[in-house]
Amino acid sequence: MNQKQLDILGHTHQLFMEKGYVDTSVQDILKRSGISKGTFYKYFSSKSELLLSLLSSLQESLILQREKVAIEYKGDNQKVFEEQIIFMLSFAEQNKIPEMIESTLVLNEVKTFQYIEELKAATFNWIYERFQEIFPSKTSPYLFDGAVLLEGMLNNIFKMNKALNYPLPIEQIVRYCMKRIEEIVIEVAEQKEQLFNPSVYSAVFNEKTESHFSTELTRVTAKLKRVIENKLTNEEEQKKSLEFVTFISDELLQNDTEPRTFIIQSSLLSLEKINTLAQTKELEEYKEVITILTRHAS
Amino acid sequence: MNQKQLDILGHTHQLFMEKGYVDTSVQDILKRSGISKGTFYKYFSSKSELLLSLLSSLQESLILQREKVAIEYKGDNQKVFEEQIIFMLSFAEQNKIPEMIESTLVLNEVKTFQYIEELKAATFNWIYERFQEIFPSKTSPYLFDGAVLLEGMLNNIFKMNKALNYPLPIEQIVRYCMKRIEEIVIEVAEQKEQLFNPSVYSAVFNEKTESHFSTELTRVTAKLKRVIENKLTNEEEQKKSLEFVTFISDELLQNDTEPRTFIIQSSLLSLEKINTLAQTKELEEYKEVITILTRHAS
DNA sequence: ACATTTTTATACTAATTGTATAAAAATGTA
DNA sequence: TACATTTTTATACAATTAGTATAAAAATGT
Repeated sequence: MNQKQLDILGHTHQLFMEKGYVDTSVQDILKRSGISKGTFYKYFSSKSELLLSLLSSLQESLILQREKVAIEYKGDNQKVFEEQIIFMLSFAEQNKIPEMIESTLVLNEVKTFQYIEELKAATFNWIYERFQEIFPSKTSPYLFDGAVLLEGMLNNIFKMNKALNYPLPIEQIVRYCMKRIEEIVIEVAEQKEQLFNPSVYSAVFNEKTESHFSTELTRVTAKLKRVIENKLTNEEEQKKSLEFVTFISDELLQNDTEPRTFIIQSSLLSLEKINTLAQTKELEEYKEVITILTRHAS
Repeated sequence: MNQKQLDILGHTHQLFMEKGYVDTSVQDILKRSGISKGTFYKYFSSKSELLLSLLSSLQESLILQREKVAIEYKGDNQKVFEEQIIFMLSFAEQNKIPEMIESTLVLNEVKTFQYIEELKAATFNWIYERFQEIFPSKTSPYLFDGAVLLEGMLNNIFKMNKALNYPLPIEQIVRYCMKRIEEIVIEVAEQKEQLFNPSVYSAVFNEKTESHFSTELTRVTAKLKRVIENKLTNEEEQKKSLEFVTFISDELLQNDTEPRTFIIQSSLLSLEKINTLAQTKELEEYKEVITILTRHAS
């Protein structure tokens, strides 16, 4: 993400918040950003990629700030958690994240839906993990259910609060819900009443995490390929690079055998030796994703 | 709704369930229904009207069958309620109602959003009313909160259940949630912990109900007008009918003074005296909406 | 001063919704 | 049956919009 891209992203965020994704034409974005069509399509391959980039950057910022909250509000872990939830809800509302996410439905692309699912799963997973830190270990088998319930309660109370023109402050909602969840968790632990079996979940979730990085992989691969095709004038080098990139993708995405991580690593090194690619952000991003994927596989 | 319209609606429902609203072009609908463009636009003014008609007819069918459930499962009122909820959830899932509703986001029309909000509000309101029948009157001030929580819990558990490939049967989910809600309602009633003040809500909801029928009004008015313009060949009669219809709309939609219900009723009678209109479904539908609106106003 | 990259301006393609219209088919009626 | 009316079809067309292509202009680097 260079400055120009961030700039476009900023203007687009404005426009999307004002009129929504559907009613914002690419033309509008060009006008607002003061650029021409050519420039736009140089930095973003499509209007939908732009939306995903936007969501991605918002998510990044949300996670960063959420961890900051944990550092600043030192004290009772549950209190910290509440503060974090409050922050997340405020952030989502201010940046109209729910609306942005709804917009992605227009795209009707399976990959996009997966990515959104993964964003949501990440949030849920975070809550679930935090629950395990906060609540006594006795209740552990019921915390998955608890996390599902908390999310549901918060979502629906928020919708109602919005429909009623915000009579309740976020803080009150969060505290109310946490109390209810505490009571529920204690009760169901006593009654041994379990809804979801967390072990089933963890299988699915890990699969999800992988598929998250799979879509990440296709994203960064596409970007890198574009760089290769545009910047590498030497035909020999271009061919070579593309061969490496294609190999790595194939290796990681096939499901039959384990990916051969050493060959992948050496391919990465070879890619880094190509001067024109060496310091591009695209390659850096690419390396990150590959690293995570291979670490996961090993 | 004549047979032809119902036929188109059926084929469209199929297509929307298969590929979604966005990816179904009008061309697809024509092909599947075996009709031409002209015919389509004779019966539906636009693709989006079609979607709304579909949702509307699904909602109608849902309400009808939900009341049937209440008649069939005579017994403990709470048990009946659970059965009704189970039916509603199954029905919604089978007919992909959530997906249809999500589709309406594409349209980006304020009126459509309002209509969807009203559909949701109607469901919520029904739950709230049923709660007042089921739970002891002591708990009454906390049942609004309870209804919000139940909806939220069910929604989120359903999403998770879907994501995990349906490990839980609907019945179990509903029973689990109702138990939790019971416990919560008792607890918050004891602690006198209220979130939403139901009186604030009733104001907003009544407003909503009105606006619901306002949009209904514009819908049936448009339909009736089309009939008048197409079927009434006598120019004099046509002019007269349109005058009545326009008058009634104006009278009901203006906010300054109370609508003059007697004049409206007599206009309705005059409309009924026009032979060509007398037994049309459009006029019947129109009368229904007008009746509700004037009853409300008086 | 020259080469390279970025940016602009603009024309064009393709998809899609909705309108218009004349011809053909179906239906109703004397 | 013959004629009139309504419904339906087929097709051309307008308007909007995403995305491509390209040549000229501007900015940047060496």
